[in-house]
Amino acid sequence: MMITIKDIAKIAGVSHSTVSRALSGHSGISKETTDRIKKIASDIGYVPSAVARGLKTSRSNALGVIVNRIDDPFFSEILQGIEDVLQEAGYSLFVAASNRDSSREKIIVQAMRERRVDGIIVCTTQFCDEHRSQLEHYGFPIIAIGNHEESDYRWLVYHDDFYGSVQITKYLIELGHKKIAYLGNARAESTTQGRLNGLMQEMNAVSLPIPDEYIFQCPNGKPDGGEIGAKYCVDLVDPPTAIMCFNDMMAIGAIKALREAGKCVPIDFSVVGFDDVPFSAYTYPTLTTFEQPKYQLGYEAAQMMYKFLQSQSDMNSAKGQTLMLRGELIVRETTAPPSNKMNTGDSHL
Amino acid sequence: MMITIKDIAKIAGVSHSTVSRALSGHSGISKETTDRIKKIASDIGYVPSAVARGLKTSRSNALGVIVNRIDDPFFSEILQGIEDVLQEAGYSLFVAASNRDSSREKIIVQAMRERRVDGIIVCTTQFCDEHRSQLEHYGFPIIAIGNHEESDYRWLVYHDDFYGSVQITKYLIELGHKKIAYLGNARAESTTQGRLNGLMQEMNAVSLPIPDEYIFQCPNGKPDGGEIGAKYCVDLVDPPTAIMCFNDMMAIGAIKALREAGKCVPIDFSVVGFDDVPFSAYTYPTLTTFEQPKYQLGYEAAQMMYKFLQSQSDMNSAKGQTLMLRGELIVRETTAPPSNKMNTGDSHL
DNA sequence: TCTCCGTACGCACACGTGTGCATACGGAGC
DNA sequence: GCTCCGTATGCACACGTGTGCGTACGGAGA
Repeated sequence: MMITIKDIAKIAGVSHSTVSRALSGHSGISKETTDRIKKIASDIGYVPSAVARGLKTSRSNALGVIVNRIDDPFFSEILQGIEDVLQEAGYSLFVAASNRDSSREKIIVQAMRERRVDGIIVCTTQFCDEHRSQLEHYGFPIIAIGNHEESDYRWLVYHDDFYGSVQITKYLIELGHKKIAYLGNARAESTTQGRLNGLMQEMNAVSLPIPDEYIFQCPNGKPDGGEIGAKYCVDLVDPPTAIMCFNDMMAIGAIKALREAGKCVPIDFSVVGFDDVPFSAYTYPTLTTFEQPKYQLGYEAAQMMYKFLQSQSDMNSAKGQTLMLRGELIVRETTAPPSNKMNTGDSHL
Repeated sequence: MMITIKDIAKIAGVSHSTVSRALSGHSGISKETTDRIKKIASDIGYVPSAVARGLKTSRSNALGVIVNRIDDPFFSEILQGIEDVLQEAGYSLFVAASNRDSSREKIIVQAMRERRVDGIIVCTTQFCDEHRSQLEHYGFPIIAIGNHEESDYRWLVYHDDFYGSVQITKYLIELGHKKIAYLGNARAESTTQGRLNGLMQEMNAVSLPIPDEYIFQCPNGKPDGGEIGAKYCVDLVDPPTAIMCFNDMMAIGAIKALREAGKCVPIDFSVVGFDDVPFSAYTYPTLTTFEQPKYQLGYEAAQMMYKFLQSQSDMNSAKGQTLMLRGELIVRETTAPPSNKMNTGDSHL
C-alpha cells in the first residue's frame, strides 16, 4: 500500500484536491496550508505516483532510447550523454537494444507505444522504415543520432564523417602517402560510404588515384574484420603505404594482423582508425584516429529533445532540425611518412 | 488522442469491460466476440496503456537498474545481459547512472519510487546504505550484482573473485614466480581486498612471502592508475617478476608504462589483468587475465528477479538467495617464466 | 409453466492524480 | 443590510484499465 495524497488529506483535514494543488505549488492555496501539507508529506515519506500522474496528464516524463547494443562502447558513451541530460531534466530513460534484429525492433516499438514515452531517440545504424513511420504516425517525437546528413529523419544529430575522413586523408597526404587503402565495414553501408567519400575527394583534389583493389569491405566492424582487411592489403601485388580503417576496433585488429605478418607499424604501413575509443590511446603503437564526439552526440540529442518537449509543439508540423558535430584528428604513433622502399609512390619506374 | 478500449467497445457495440476481458483472454467471453474484438483492435492499431494498467494493477512491468556509469564496459556488458532477459520477459528497463555521487543516487532513488518499478537491480560498486534501506523499507525487491559474498544484500549475484585470484596466483607460481606484486584500486575497497586475499592465501600456501612494498593501491582502476603502479614497481630496490593488476584497464596502463620504462613484457615482468574486457585480446602483447562473466552476471540477476516477481512473494519475508559465478583463467602473452637475471627468487645470496 | 443453472455480458467502482467549477467566507463600498 | 469581489477550499469528474457482482438469456428438467 503506497501512501497517496488522500492519506495526506486525511491527516491535514483537507480535501485531496487541496493537497494536490499545494504540492504542485499551485496558487490559490494559503501559505500556511501549503507549508503544513508539505511538512506532512515529507514526514510520512510521500512520493507522488508517476503512473497516476502520467495517466492524468498523458505525459510520462520518460524517454525511450533504441540502440544497437548497450555493450558496444560507441553506443554506451552516447547513452551516458543522454542519461546525464535526462537525469538533470527530471526525465527517466528507457533503454532497449535492437541487436539489428527486425523482430526485436517490433517488440521495442510496441513497448515504447505501450509506455507512452514522451519521445524516442533512435540511435541504431539500421532501423526499419516501417517502424519509424509507424512511430511518427502515432505522434511520437523522434530524434535520430547518426553519421550522415542524408537521412530519413527530419530531426537529427549527426557527426560530420565526411569532414573527418577529409582531415585524415589530408594528413596522410601531407606525410607523403600516395597509396592509401580503405577498409570499410560491409555492415554499415551508408556510414562506410560517407567515410570513403572524404578519402576519395581529397585524393582526387591532389590527383592521386585510388585503384579499386585499395577499397575493401570487411565483413564486420570488429577487430577480426580489420584483421581480414589487413591480411588482404599485405597480400596485394602493389600494397598501399597507409591503411585507413572504418573504425578503431578494425584498426586494432589490423595492427595485430600486420604485426603477425611481420610488418611494422608505422614503418611499413601507417594505420588510422576512426571514433577514438578509450583503448586507442593504449594500443601499441598508440593509434592515430579521428575523434567522434560520442558523448556529445547523446548529450545534444537529449538536449534537443528536451527543448522540443518544453515547447509543447507538434513534431510533425514543426520544421525539422539538424545538428552537425565535428570531432578532431588525434595524431598518435601509428602514422609516419612512408618508408623509402621501392613501393613508395610510383618512383619504381 | 490515443485509442482506448472504449473506442473498440463503441465499434463492437459492447461494453469496455467486455473488451478488456476479451483482450486479456479472460474466460467468460464467447469465442466469436473475442475474435471480433481482437480483429477490431488490431485493425485500428490499438495499443494498451501500460500507464493505466500499471495504475490499476500496481505493477509497472518495469525494472530499474542503477549502475556506476553506462559507458564503463564492465557495466554496459552487464546491462546487455539484463536487457536480453527483460525484453524476452516483457519487462521494460529503466537505466540510471549514479556516477558514485550520493546526490545523484538520491535523485535516482526518488525516480525509481515515483515510477513504482517492480524491482531494482543495484549494480554499482558503492551504494549508500541509507538509500538501500529506504528502498527496502518501501518494499522494493532489490537484487545486487557484486564481487564479494560479504554483502549487505540478501539477494545477490556475484563473481567469485577470490577463486579468480587464486587461479592467477597458482598459475604464476607454476611458472616459477616467487616475487609477485599486487596493484590494487584504491577506489574499490572491498573488491580489491577480495582479489588480494586470493593472492595472499596461495602465496602463503607455498610459504612465499609478500613484502609490504609489493602491495600498492593505485589511485583509480583506469589505465593511468596502472601506469602509476607499474612505475612504482620498476623503481623498487628489489622489483617483482610478476605484477597482478586489479583489472584489465590497469594492466593495459601498466604494460604501457613498462614499455616506456624500457622493460619488456613478459621477459622482465609478467603482467596479469582481471575481467577480460574485449580489448584484452588485442593488446600487445595480448593480455593474460581472468575472465569475469559480466554478461552472465546481468543475465542471471535479471532471471532471478523475474522468477522472484512471478512468485508473487515478498522479498523481505522470503529468505535471501545468492548466486556465485566463476570465470576462468585466460592465458595469453603477457605471462612467462621469470627470466634468469639476478633478481629471480632469492638466488642472489 | 416454473425453477435451476451455466453462459455471456454490462454496471459501477477502483487505482492516484489533476482541474474546472461551485461555494463559503470575510471585507469593502453603497 | 445588501451587493460585489477576491481568497481559500471542496466537489465531482476525468484519465484508461481491471474486476466483483448483478443480470438477462436460453436450455434442461420437473
